Amino acid sequence: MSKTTIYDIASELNITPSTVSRALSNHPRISARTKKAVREVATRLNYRQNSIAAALRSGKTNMLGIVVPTTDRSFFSSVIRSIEQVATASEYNVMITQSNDQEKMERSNIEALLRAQVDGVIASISRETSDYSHFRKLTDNGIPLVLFDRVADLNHTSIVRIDDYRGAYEATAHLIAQGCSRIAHFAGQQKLDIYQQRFRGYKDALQDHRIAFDEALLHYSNVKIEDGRAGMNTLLRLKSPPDAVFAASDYAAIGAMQVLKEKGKRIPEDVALIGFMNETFTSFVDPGLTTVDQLSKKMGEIAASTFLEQVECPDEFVSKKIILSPKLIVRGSSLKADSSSMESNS
Amino acid sequence: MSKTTIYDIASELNITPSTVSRALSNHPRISARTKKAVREVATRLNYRQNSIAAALRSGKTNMLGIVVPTTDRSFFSSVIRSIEQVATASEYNVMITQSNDQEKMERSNIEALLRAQVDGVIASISRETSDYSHFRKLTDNGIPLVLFDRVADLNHTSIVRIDDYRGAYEATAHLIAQGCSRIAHFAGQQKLDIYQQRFRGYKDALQDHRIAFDEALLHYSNVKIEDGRAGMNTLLRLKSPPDAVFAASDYAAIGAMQVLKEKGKRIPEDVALIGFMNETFTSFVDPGLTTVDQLSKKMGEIAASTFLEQVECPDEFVSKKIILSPKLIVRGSSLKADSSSMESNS
DNA sequence: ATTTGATGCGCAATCGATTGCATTATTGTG
DNA sequence: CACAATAATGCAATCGATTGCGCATCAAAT
Repeated sequence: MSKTTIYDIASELNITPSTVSRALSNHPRISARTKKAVREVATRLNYRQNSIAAALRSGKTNMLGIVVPTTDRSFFSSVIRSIEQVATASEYNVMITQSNDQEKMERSNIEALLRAQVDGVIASISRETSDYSHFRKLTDNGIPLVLFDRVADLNHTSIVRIDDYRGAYEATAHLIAQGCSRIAHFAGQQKLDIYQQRFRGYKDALQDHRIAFDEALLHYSNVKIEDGRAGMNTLLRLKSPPDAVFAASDYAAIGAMQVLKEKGKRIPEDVALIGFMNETFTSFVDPGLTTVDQLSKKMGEIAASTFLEQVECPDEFVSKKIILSPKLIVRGSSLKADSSSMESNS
Repeated sequence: MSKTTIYDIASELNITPSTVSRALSNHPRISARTKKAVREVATRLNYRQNSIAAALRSGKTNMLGIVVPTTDRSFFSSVIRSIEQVATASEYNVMITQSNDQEKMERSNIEALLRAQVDGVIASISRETSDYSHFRKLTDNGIPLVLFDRVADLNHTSIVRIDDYRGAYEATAHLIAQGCSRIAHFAGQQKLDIYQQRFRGYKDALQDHRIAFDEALLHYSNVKIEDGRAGMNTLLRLKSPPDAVFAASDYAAIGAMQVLKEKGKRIPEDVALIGFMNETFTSFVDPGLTTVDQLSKKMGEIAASTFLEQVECPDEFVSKKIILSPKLIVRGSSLKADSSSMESNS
């Protein structure tokens, strides 16, 4: 029992394949009667469109490629989920690939998507990437490209991200409001724009509150758990250690939390802690980790609909740059005045 | 500048497209000289195979579909990563979809993969699924299907999973060895085989060590955090509460851990705790959560290579059922005799 | 010198749907 | 009733690569 094609339907009804094709795609020039008949035979014969043939002829695959560093962060998987929702609502299928934060894999992922002839790509750039030629290959071939969160300023590309500066500023200001004055910062690699912004937000918040910036309280790293541990250990050895740490990533913050607990420090009384990303686990460590939520859901929706707009009218391209305002999620790790328990999840 | 095709290469060299096609696919009947020439022109003209056309003609898309409940558990994303590795090594691209543990989405995912005409599917069944007809649709169409972890006994299907029974048995035995005697169990939905097995393993371990099974210490749920919290709260209200909990999922275990901390209980002295899955966060909560590792990497490798074997010889199908032995990862939440620190990661 | 076999390549059909243009059916209008 | 206008369908090329079969060439073997 080989697959049924439009030819089978056509011969069954004594009409031509063209008519069947048009009937199935709801062409206005086909009579309602024929359409009905075709649809009936189609279901009866269990017809399923050969999207490959359609893609070959029409040049559209109805596939949307996604490239993310990894899927096992709730941020990324949540973005993906919401992209999927919007995309499938418009008959697009989604092809997900992971770069594992390696430029080489990112490259081969893009190659794969190019081979698969996706109609567009939504990506968040790998931590390692310094050469963007593979992304250009997409736009050069007229494939819409939307970057989110980890973005770069490329031609013919749209962007959606959060205001990292503001997120960092608010986090730092919150710590200050809690009475902290020696606030350390675990900064990410400054070649990534998001980490630069977070650093700036931190610095400006200090300045605006007349707190001197202290170089000794600053630690650059990959902001993974180990880095947070190392950073915290270093900080605790200072003659005047910090009374708060704002980490550019939840992972670094968790590393710091581990060390603090091991050393018998109280959180937030001795050292308050804030992360960034709102990873799932931040809500169930003890104490809950205050963090900055990145609006993954909205980000995915916007990225997907931006893509859709761009495929709709490929002729008139408009590069969108959308910046969302992040949301501070206050939990136990930073809340000293425990009178008001203002935990708030979205 | 439209895409270059084999026709362009052919006319450049005054040969036919067939020869070009054969040269590029390294056909033995093409001379080394022609192959070289073709390859050179191909790179010069920046030729990229139109895989859609190839797929249409050959009936092979070189795409492998994946269906998982969610990608944001480290178990699943790790399995995916290792599937990707094996698959791409054999020139296969991977298309990932998430069911969000909903039967309906699982169905539409399979439909999408069917439309995309993937050459095979590797899946882990959704928690909700009770009707497997969509999976049958695959095998009916001759598409190899490999199930992992959350499996079902379908025709013409291969399976790779861990020995959940043994994992549970060892976890329980470990608790007993640590001196626990009132061991509670948070069981998952018994319609899922893995949770049945884990329950059996728990029960048998008790029996083998002459500990009476106490119905009051058993809690069925979806083994999410809330369930763990609820279960632990109930247990603590018993007149003789448990001195250990073995949860069928890390999430339920974390919920229990939260409640224990809130009530001022010491872990593991008052209540020891073991989870299942070896989620990333289990290693950085405090104390570290003892858990059962599911060998995600190996599972992915086996699933992928099983798929590869089946596409190689579609004629002679052999249904493989592979069962791996899980590994108990002992951490602070269950280690009472803190003399030997036997943390072991893979 | 002829046969045999291997080697290298071309011809043309094919995969299944799409689509511009041509053609036929249908309806309405004067 | 004729003729235009419109609606509905058919024709045939096309997307780009693959592949079975056939033909030619050439070296080795008889």
